[in-house]
Formats: sequence, structure tokens, C-alpha cells
Amino acid sequence: MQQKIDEKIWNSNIENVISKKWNEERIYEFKVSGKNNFVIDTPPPYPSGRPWHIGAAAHYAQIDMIARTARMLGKNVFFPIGIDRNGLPVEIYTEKKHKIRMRQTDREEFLNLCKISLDDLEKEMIQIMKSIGLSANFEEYYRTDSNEYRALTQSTFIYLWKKGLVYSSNRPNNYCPSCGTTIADAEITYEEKKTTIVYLKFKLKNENGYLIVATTRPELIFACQCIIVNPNDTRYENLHNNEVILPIFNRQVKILPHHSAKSDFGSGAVMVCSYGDLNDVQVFRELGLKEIVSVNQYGRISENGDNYANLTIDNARKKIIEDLKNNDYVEKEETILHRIPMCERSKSPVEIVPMQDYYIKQLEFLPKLREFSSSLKFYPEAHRQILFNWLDSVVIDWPISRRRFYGTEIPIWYCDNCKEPILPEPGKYYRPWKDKAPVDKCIKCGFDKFTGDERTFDTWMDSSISPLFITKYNRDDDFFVKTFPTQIRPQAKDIVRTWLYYTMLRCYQLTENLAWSEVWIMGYGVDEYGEKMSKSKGNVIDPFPIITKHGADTFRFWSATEANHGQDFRCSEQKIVEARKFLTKLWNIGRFVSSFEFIPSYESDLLPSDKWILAELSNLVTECIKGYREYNFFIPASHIREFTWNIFASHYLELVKSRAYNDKDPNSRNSALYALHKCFSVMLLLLAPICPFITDKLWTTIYYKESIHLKRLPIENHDYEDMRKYTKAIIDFNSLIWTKKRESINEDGKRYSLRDPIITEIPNELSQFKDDLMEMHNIQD
RNA sequence: GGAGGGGUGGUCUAGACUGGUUAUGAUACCUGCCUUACACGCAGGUGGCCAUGGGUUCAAAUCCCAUCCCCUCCA
Repeated sequence: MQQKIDEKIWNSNIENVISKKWNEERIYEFKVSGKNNFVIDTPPPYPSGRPWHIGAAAHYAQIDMIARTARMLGKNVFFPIGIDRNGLPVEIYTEKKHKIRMRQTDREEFLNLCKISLDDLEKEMIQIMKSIGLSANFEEYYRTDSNEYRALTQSTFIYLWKKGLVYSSNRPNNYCPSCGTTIADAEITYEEKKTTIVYLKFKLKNENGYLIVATTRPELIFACQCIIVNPNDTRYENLHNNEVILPIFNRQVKILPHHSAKSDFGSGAVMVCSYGDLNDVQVFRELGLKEIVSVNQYGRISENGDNYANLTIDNARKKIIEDLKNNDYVEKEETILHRIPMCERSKSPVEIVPMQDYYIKQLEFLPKLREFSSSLKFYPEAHRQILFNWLDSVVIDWPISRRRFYGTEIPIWYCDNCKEPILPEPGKYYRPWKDKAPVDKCIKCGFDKFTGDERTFDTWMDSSISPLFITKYNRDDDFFVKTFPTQIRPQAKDIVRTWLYYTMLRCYQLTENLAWSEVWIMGYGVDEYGEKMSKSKGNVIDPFPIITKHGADTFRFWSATEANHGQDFRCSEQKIVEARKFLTKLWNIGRFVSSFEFIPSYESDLLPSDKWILAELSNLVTECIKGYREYNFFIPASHIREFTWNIFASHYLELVKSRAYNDKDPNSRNSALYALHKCFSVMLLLLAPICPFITDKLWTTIYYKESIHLKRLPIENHDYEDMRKYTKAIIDFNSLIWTKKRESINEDGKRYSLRDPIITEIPNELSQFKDDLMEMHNIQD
């Protein structure tokens, strides 16, 4: 078996050759069994186009480490891979690419264009994922926009409908005018922006004078139904229940005390309009005020706004401020920083607009979900808090209907006569906007004409059933029973409130089970200054050229050593180059070790130096296994680097070189060769989940024909444990001699070479290592 | 306003739960060296009041309190 290694440098170009071999030998094939299955609920990435986020690439590399770790711990690993293709980003991408508008394009045609875009983007994504060495099942990768997947989204919706967990309601909700659709709280981000706050004079009805009202939304004056002041605000005590006259619109509204008015914000008197923000919604509900729709579904002022009707919000604001000024209603203007709710996808401001939408009940499930959140095993434990925080802030049910095209259609038709909703039988994929209704006559009134719902689902409706889809829920009962609940959900920190939360909710509603036993949460990849990467900032690093240049193993080793698990990690090419140096070091140690014959076992007593390194090796195994059991790859990666470089190479190799080269004493030579190979082969096994390519190459070159990835991780043992007490003394002694030599000058006036002889005492403590130490340093008696 | 995480040599990072000799490692920098695996290397060195203030203790980077700063999430 054993071949010598000649090249001085680990050449990452052979990674794809190795990858090909793995595929041909099908070493990662999964066959479902009755027990011991380890199912990974892999996040299906969204192919949003280059550059793919380097943090995401690192994320998938680490998910692969989870898969490889589990395999090497003897688990039967199912590592599916899918591509998430539903949702807004591709619609926006397609609109830009073809310079078209979705709503002005034929729906069928638009969907086709999206599909073509996705196919291109997907190819690239798969290529990158393969290039980082993912051992996932690419042959059967799934797409969330396939008929099969969408059929499952729809049937699970139909079940929930039948269970009475879905309802339709007209209520004020977050609405993104730019996307033209309702969105859930989970899809909102907040941005600090400079905003003008205007102080307006509202004429008091029953007395002379004005009430000063400060507002950031003057364009909504016409939708104002009351002014609130804090009940404890003494300035306005005498005005409670008085009326003021709205500027320009001349309508009368009351001044009411309400605890949500903050005395120190603006003038302390706040205009309540339907709807400026969520607080307005709250106040309207509490005080039973009558709603005046202010913004329509196109993001323009509604017909209620008289002269301002149909203006965009920005234009309406400009115009009304001008008009207010001209009529002397403005006392002053200030610029303040204001937190504005933005649509996470389109990055435009969210309005609160009443709309008829479908909701899934979630509030009544919160206690159960809290229970699950406590019992689920979190890696790292600290991130459990993110989920708890979110559970505490869920206050309304989940709006799931979206007025978009590229998504799973809501499978409902309505009777043209009595408006009765008609749902089809679950199991197939339905497109109500083009398909014929599933019945001939209305079940309620007998009428025979129907109109299909044109809306789609929130994409989290699709994503939240990923554990059910991969375990073939409703498609293969035998497979499902054996694989669900799954083992582990690996995911990024920023989608705890969406993907993690919604999956818990949906899978519980459908199966009454928690979908996984473990959840593994990784931090963000941030740029080299610790700032979040975003396309708008222009600090996004494209992982593909880096992987091509330095190789997948380098990239993977960097990702494992960059930061402890769960923490945000900084991305800089400089640090990736550093990781490559370690692989070269490992490769060269392999070169050295491979020049000696492999001795798999050694019968007689080992020499002290060999026992010592095996003791250190045992300790390394213990530490690495501890890290692997927590899927924390920082621990094995940093321990392996430390052992390999600073103990094994620097001290042990030098200590036994002379014995290894000296074939006059076969006993002491074999003892050394046994220990050298033992250490090196165990190092390779320990590193295999993190660096699958270089370890497999060295393993199959030096040791066995069969891939390292079919082997188990080494078992913990405590061989020669007491020898570890000499480690510090050995390192200190070597250091001492090296220092002495560099400070010495020989007869020629030259500095000492490390090979030059030296006269020194070996400390008593190290007497058993005397022979090796004397050879190593050329010590003369 | 609330919650969570963090502040350790120029830069990044370990250690903190479980307090205890000279605070880990990498990189950068300086010096010397191609020593039969490796110059993508080897050896050595410079560099830290462990954010600030107070407390507990024989003993604090570590535990407690307060303050400041950064990041993330939520209202």
C-alpha cells in the first residue's frame, strides 16, 4: 500500500479528483434503517446570485463537518440537500434582468422567466457547494418550487384548514407597498433614519389658542381620530376630552389621555391615525375608534385623502408640509433619528394597511412551543435565548397570504355566487389562478362558476415543513416513521425567529412532535473589521475565488479555527492563507512519516519517548472527541493544530529522527516507527471531518486503500497517561539547548549550528529520555 | 426603552461556568539560520496596568455591583 510522498506542497487542485472518486465509490450513500439514523434538516439555500456570502459557504462547510462527524461516530447519516426557490428575491432579480414589471407581465410568462433565472443561479450554487466538499446527497437534491414540494405545502395547509387553524380576517397589518403584499412581523427589520418631525398648531374648539402636536407623519392628518396625551402630563390635564380642529381638513377630534403617549417625545401630544404605526393600531382597538383607510395597496394616499389622494407617501408629505406652512399651521420643524420599520426583502418602508388576509393560529401554541424550546438541545446553549426572546414577542397570529407570483399558490377557489371558499383534496399541486375548480357545483349554493385565489403563501410556509419533506411525510410512511423526528437542525443565528420558530410551530400542528432533538446555531460571517457584510455596503467577500485559489480544505480549516462555535467570525483572506500553512505542514509531516515503513503494531515494550508522545496523542483524542460530540469544530481543529505543530513536529520528530534513520538497532527503530505512524494515522482520523480531502489523500497513500471516511473516529483511551507529566520538561529542555546553541560561538568565530556538539547535563527528571535527547542535540558527555 | 453577546499585546483569538505559580495560540514586527519532512520552514526575541471604577477573597482576566464603549435582536 505504502507510497512515498514527493511533492513539497499540498496541491489543492487534486481536490476535485478526490471528490469524483468519492462519488464513484458512493461512500456517502444512505440506506434507511430501523435505528441509528441521523437525519440532518439541512437549510436549503436561496440562490440569490453571486457573490454568495462567504459566511454562508463557511456555514455549509461546517454542516458538512456535522455529517462527517456523525458518520465517523458510527451513525447512519442522511444528509439531504435542497434549493429554496420560492419567494420575492427571484421576482426582483427577474424584473431587473428583463426590465419588466411583474404585475404588467403575463403571470405564466413571468413565472417562466423566474424559473430560468433560478436554474442558472442554482447551477452556480450547486457548483460552489460541491467545491467545498459537501458530502450531501446531490443526486436527489430537491427544490422547494417543485410540484412535489408545493403539493406538500398545500396539503399541509389543507389539513390545518380542516383542523380549524386557518382563518381569514381584515385587519391592519404590515404591508410593503413596494412588494404589494402583506408581510409578517418576522419579515421586518428596523432602520434608524433621519426624519423630519413637524410641530403643528391644532386649533382648540372651545377656547382660544392652539394645541401643539408633533408628528413624523403629517400626511396622515386626514386619518386622525384623536389626539392622545399622557394622563400624568400636567401640561394637558385641563384639555382631556376637549376637541381640536384638524389643520386643512377641519374635522374635530378629541384629546384623550392614554398611557402610550410619551411626555418627552415632541410636544407630548400625539396624533393617532389609522395607521401610522403599531401603537396606533393598539390605540384604535382600545378606544374603539373608527378606522379611516389612509394608504392603499399601491402605497399611495387613499381616496379619503382629498387633495392628496393618489400621491405617493413621500410626495404627499412634501405637499402637505408646504400647504401647512402656507397656512401658518407649522410652529417649527426638527430633524430626528427615528426607527423605521422596513421590509426585510425590498428594503422599503412598511405601512400599516387593513387587508383581508389568511392567518394561521399561533398564539394558542406558544405555551407548547415554550416547552419545546426548553427541551430542545441547543448548540451552543446560549443561543436558546434568541428563541425565547422571540416567543415572548409574538402577539398576533401569522398572516400567511402574499400578493405575489413566484410562490406556492393558496389552494382555494371561491363560488362566484355565494363566495364560499372551496378547497381541493390534499395530495396534488394546485394553481387556482389557472386551474379549473375541483368541484362542478358549489357545495353551499350549487352555483357552477368559481374564481381561484390569486395569492401565494409566505415562503416560510414552504420552508417550515423541510423536516417533513425530507423524511417523506405523506409520501413514504415507512421512511417517515424511521426518520422523523429528525436528529439535528443546523442553521444561522438570524433566522431563529423565522425558520426555527415556524418549523416548530408547523410540525407540531401537523405531527404533535418536535421536529428535531438538537439544534445547532452558527454565528454570522462579518468582514475583517467586524461589520456585517451586505451588498449595499460593498464588503461582501465572494467565497468562490478563494476556494478555487486556496482549496476547500484550507477554507474549511480556516472556518473551524476562526472562532469558537456560535460566535460571529471575521472573514479575511489573510487568515485563510494562514490556514493553508497548516495543511502544508501536515503534508510535509506526511512526507517524512511516509518515508518509513508502516508498522501497524508493536509487540515488545515501547521506548519512553514513544510512550510519551502516545500519551499526548491519547489526550488529543479525548479533547477532540469532546469537541466533536458538541459539533464544535473549533475545539478539535485548534487542538490538532497545537499538537501537530508544537508538540509532534517540533519535539517528537526531532527526538526520534536518529532512531528512525538508524537501522542497526531494529528494536528501538521499530518502536519509533510504530509510534510515528500511530500518531500520524490518528491525527488524520481526527482531522478527517474538518479537512476531508488532504486526510483522505494521505490516508490512502500511506495506509489503506479504503477511504478514511469509512472509518470511525479513534476511541478515547488513557494509554501511558502518566507520561504526560514530562511534556513541559521536554519542551523546556529542548528550548534551553536551542537557546544555548544560538548564544554560543564556535572556534571559527561563527555561530553554533544546531548540529554542533554541546556539552551539558541532562536533568534527572528526563533521565529516561537521555539517549534520544543526546542524539537529538548532539550532546557530548 | 428591553433582551442577548462582546471589550484580553499592532491585529485576531483561547482562558471566564469550576478564582490559585511566569495569561493561550496565530499573525504582524525584529534577530539569526536552507539543521537529511517542510523557507508556505526552523530557532530566538520585542510587545499586555486582561474596557473603567468599586466590592468579595489570603488570592480576581475569571465571582458580585456600577459605569463606558461595540455588535445583534426586539419594542
